[in-house]
Formats: sequence, structure tokens, C-alpha cells
Amino acid sequence: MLARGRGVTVWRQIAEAIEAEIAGGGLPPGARLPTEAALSLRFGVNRHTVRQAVKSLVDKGLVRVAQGSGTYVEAKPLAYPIGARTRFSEIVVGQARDPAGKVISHREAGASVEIAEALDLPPGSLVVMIESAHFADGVPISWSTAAFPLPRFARVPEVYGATGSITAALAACGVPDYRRAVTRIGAAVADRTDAGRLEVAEGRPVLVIESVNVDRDGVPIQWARSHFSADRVRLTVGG
Amino acid sequence: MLARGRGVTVWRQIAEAIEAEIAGGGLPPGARLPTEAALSLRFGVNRHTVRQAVKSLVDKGLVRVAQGSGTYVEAKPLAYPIGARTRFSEIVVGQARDPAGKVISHREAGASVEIAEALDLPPGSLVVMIESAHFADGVPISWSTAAFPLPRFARVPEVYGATGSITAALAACGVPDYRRAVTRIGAAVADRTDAGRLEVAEGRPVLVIESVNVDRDGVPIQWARSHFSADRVRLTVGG
DNA sequence: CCCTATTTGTGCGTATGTATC
DNA sequence: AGATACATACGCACAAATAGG
Repeated sequence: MLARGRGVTVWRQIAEAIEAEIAGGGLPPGARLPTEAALSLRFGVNRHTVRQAVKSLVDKGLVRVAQGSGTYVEAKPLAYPIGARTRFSEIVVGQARDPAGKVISHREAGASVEIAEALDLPPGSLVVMIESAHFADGVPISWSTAAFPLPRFARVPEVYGATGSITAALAACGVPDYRRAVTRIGAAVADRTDAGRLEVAEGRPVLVIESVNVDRDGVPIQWARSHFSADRVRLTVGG
Repeated sequence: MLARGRGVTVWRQIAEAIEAEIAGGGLPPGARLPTEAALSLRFGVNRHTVRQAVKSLVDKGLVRVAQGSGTYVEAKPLAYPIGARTRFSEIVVGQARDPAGKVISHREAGASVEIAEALDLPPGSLVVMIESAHFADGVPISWSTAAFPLPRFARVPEVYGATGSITAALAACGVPDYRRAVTRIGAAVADRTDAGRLEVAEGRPVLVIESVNVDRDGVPIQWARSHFSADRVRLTVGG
């Protein structure tokens, strides 16, 4: 079963064996792997060696370990198309998952330099800031901080809170259609906030997306910075 | 200068003071910060407090510390447009920087399932795999693993190695033009390989981009997985 | 609420092979 | 050849989280 002393390390062979089992469907998403003790018995190696194999699978985002409970196969990452008509719920529904949005908090504030510039407003203009979280099948996918100019979008928090849909909230403020004007993509390491809201460990990778939406006349209506769990999402561009 | 006991920690105030100085241009990209000793004197705090402030700036990607040398202001992140005609050198030149590419290694191999699928080849077909690194102004921006079908692209390693240009290498194999068909964007934390090739610390965020290029007839000619330092690059989509 | 068995997390020590200078 | 560093692999012990009775 294991080829020792042939240039491929033992932990790597074990990782590949498990990965093949996942790819082959023997371990479907959500399934629990055998315990570390069982695996070390099965492969005839020390538990530490199994743990290193498992760690490599965690780093690849294939499995997730829960102390005291076990190791579980991760769901396939959500393909998230980035484009002019990016809509969270449509994307999630398009992959036969159940979308949900939740408002964490909202408040009025003066626009920061960065936000004022993005929304083409005089610095310090009043905006309404909304923090929200987004889920697919109950699993956290992303959270975001968004800013909308006032007074035009005063009703956004109310409608967004009631419906969980940005599209509906904007429609209620007289914006029947909008499109993505700017998208900037970066990456970061999950801090405490990310970890809590995305239910990932601190230190896991997150994708950070800054975006500006504009209405049909090209007027900026929304600035947002979203944090996606990189373990659960792959962004796709064109195609 | 420092407001103690008002709900904002001292290290945070110091971090914001330094950040303001950077934003204001007092510390341009590449500049060296005062030594930690000098800063602790200036702010009247312990050196540990300064270190915590600096650490927070490192985590934000604003500065980089070089042991034994000093702390330096990071260059503004390179804006990297993702689109149908993504070309590394054009992007870098477009921002008045000096591009460079270097081949790390190359070899022939049978295509993995993933690569064969992306290139629309029978599994196990021969491809040439090239690992390369890419720089702007001498600073590492990305490194990638690329696969080209054989025998059509047998000359790619040779020409790429000589010119440092994928475009030139493909042209030498009879592909005057190509475009990006698929782009998938994820994120990860830098492992040892990333850290060495991108000159970042292990644990820093990296953007991972899988892409497929096709020729004018839509035939796949190149699969690649690129790792970008998220501290030095922002991807942009449309606009 | 407590207790216990299971399971993962962590630390220490040891030995060995391999790559590098 | 020697010295050094590093990754690999193993063994043992205990801590911490989970789940179930």
C-alpha cells in the first residue's frame, strides 16, 4: 500500500489516498473521515503522520477538522461569477443552494474620504452604512460593509432588513436596475471579526472585494467592501 | 499627542499616526521608518508598544520589516486588470514599472486529470510544465505553474527562457494571438514555497488564479495556476 | 448537572534521511 | 568529508472540546 523510501513521503501518499477517496465519491461532502487512530492503524503509521496528511488536506480546503468531533469533507466551493450583473441571490440560486442575507447593524455617518471618492460625493456627505452577512444553505459565505448616499437611500436599511435583498431595497428607492462599475479584488488573513462572522479559524484566507454599483445613468449608488471565505468560494471571471 | 485611557489603545494611536504620515506622503513607498528605538522615544512609550503598532501595519500590508535592516513602506499595490486580454508585461508597463519574467524550471510530464480536462486533452497526454516567477521593478509579484500541450509547444521553454515573455514564446509556436477563456480566483495563505518565491512571510495572504488561454480558434493552449502576493497586487475587473 | 468515553490538539523527546554549505 | 539545518516519522503523555447517557 505505502511505498517507503522511494522519494514520495508517507504523509503525502496518505493525503493522496484520502483525496482520491473524496474525488471518487467514497467520501461525499459532509461525510466524517475515520478517526486519526483508525487511519493510523489502517495505514500502519503513527498518528502524527496521519495528522500531517490531514493538515495538508485542510490547507487545500478539502476537509475541515473539529476538535472533539472529527474531520469532515468540505462542500465543493461555490462558483461566484464576477461581472457587470453580479447578484448574490441569483448566483446562489443558480447553483441550487438556498440563499439568505442578514443585517448585522446599520447607522448614519459622514462618508470617509475613500467612500466619498468612490460614490462621487463631497467628503463628509451623509451616507447610511450597513453591515450584513450572507449565507448559502445556512453556511456563511461572506459579510460586507456597504455605504449608500443619503437622503436618496434612507429606506434601504428597513427594506433590506425585511427582505434580505439589496435588489429589493434599491428598487424601493426608485432604482429598478443597477450594474457593477468597479471591482477590486484582494486577499487577507481572517482576523477575529472575519473568523466570527464567517465561522472559519483565524488565519484562514479571505477574499476582499471592493465594489461600486451604479444606476442606469451611471450615478454611483453603493460602495461595498465584502469579505468572502476563500475556503468556500471561487470567483470566476468570464466563462 | 497620545490620549491615554480613552478607549483607544496606545499602539493603535501610534499605528494611525504612522499611517497618516504614509498617506500624507511624508513617508513615500520604499522609505525607511525611524528605528523602533527612535519611535518609542518620540512617542514616549515602550519599544514593545511600538512593535505592536508596527505589527498592525504589517498585517494591513502597509509596511514590511526586514530583520537587521529596518522597516520599509510598501509600494502601492499594483492594479492588475483581469480580462480577456490579460498580459503581465503590458499591465506592468501600463503602470510605469519595469517587468521581468524568469523561468524557475521546466519538464515534460503526463497531464494530471485537472490539467487534461482544462486543456481538453485525453488524460495522461504529454505536456510541458513550466514554473516561472514574475517581477515589477525587481519586486516579486507572482509565480506560476503552467502547462502547454506537446508536441505543439515544445519550443515554449526555450523561447520563454530566452525572452521572459509568454507572448513571444507562443508566437514562436505559431500562435500570434490568444485570449483568456477561464479565470478562477481563490485565496490561500503563503506556504514555504510562496514565501520563498514571493519574498513574503509564511502566513501572508496570496491570491491564487487558475486560468486557461485559448488561441483564435478557441483551442486551449495554456493552463496556469498563478500565486500573487496579495500585499502587492489588487485584481480589478471591468472599469 | 455531572460524569465519561471519544476525538482532536499540543508538547516533549528520539531517530533517521536528505539537502546544503 | 564534515558540519549543519531541516523535514520526516515515531512514541508517549496530557490537555481540550465534543457528544451522549
